[in-house]
Amino acid sequence: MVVMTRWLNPDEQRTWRAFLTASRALMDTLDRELQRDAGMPHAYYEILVRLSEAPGRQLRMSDLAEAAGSSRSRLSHAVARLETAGWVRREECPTDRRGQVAVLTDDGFATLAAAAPGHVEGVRRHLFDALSPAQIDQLRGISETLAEHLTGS
Amino acid sequence: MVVMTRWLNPDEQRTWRAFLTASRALMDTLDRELQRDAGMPHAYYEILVRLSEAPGRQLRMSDLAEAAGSSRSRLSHAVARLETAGWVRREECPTDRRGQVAVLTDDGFATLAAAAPGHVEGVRRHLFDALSPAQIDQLRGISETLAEHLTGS
DNA sequence: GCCGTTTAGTTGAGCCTTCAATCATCGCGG
DNA sequence: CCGCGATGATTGAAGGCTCAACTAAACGGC
Repeated sequence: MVVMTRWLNPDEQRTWRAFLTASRALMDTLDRELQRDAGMPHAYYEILVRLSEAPGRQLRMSDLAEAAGSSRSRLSHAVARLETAGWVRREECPTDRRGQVAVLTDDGFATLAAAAPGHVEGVRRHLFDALSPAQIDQLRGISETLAEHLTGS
Repeated sequence: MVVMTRWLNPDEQRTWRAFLTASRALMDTLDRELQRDAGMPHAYYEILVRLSEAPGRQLRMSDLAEAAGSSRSRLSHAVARLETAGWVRREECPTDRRGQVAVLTDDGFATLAAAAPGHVEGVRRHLFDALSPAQIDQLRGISETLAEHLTGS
């Protein structure tokens, strides 16, 4: 069966390319800043954030992967690295012998607290400062729609 | 001098997290599809696209890096890989002895042509199909604003 | 024409991510 | 209570990205 490709029209094309350029530039910039100022990539920062917000500053590996939008494998490697940095500690899960719990150490929390202001400032400068209040609203709507669309299917 | 951190308010927080989730999920999905169907990551696909659109299907390395939103180093590595795949060829630049010109081969063009329909379909399914016409307009506005803000500074 | 600076591009080391394979444990149907 | 598919997590190899260092050629002033 032959399926005709639904090509992008010029408007969609323009939208897609602008989105690619913008999101890549934004992420690259924030990643570079975080690496420079806090010595960790954005993905690792997010792991620490999620842990810091969890009750007891700890989460099961799977839940942490889900929360941080990471694959299990990636999280395993990442936590291994964070552990050698002394920012996270692994513990056995009391209710499931297969499970592991990642715990944010005091050192990790302190590192996060030190990195947060600079990073937030970066997000503000590179993202929010450029957009009007209306655009920020729109971006939230679009992002939430998309997030549901993508993680739902 | 002490600078107060301009923390994100709850709305901004929500926007930022949704954006992170959505853009990461979108890119991960498209990257995985492209890797599976065409044997290359999205960054490489984009290099081929830019080359295919250039006059003579060729571009100076620097211009290609700029067009593809890539660092010079990344592009060097990428083109090296694309060259061993037989999709791109390097030539001396006639007007600047320091320069190199990346040329899309027929093989590369054919590979791109084979990959494009599937990829475009993915972009449509994962992005445009989820958004209303109004949202698509908004996304273009936001992305273009952002792209200028980020690449201008 | 010469020297210092800028620009073009490459390279290698180190780190991060992905993929597939693996291992252990859990929980359910019979 | 046993077997087996599903689940939780890790591992290693392969490949991509970043950073800093480096080479070579062009440019600009004098």
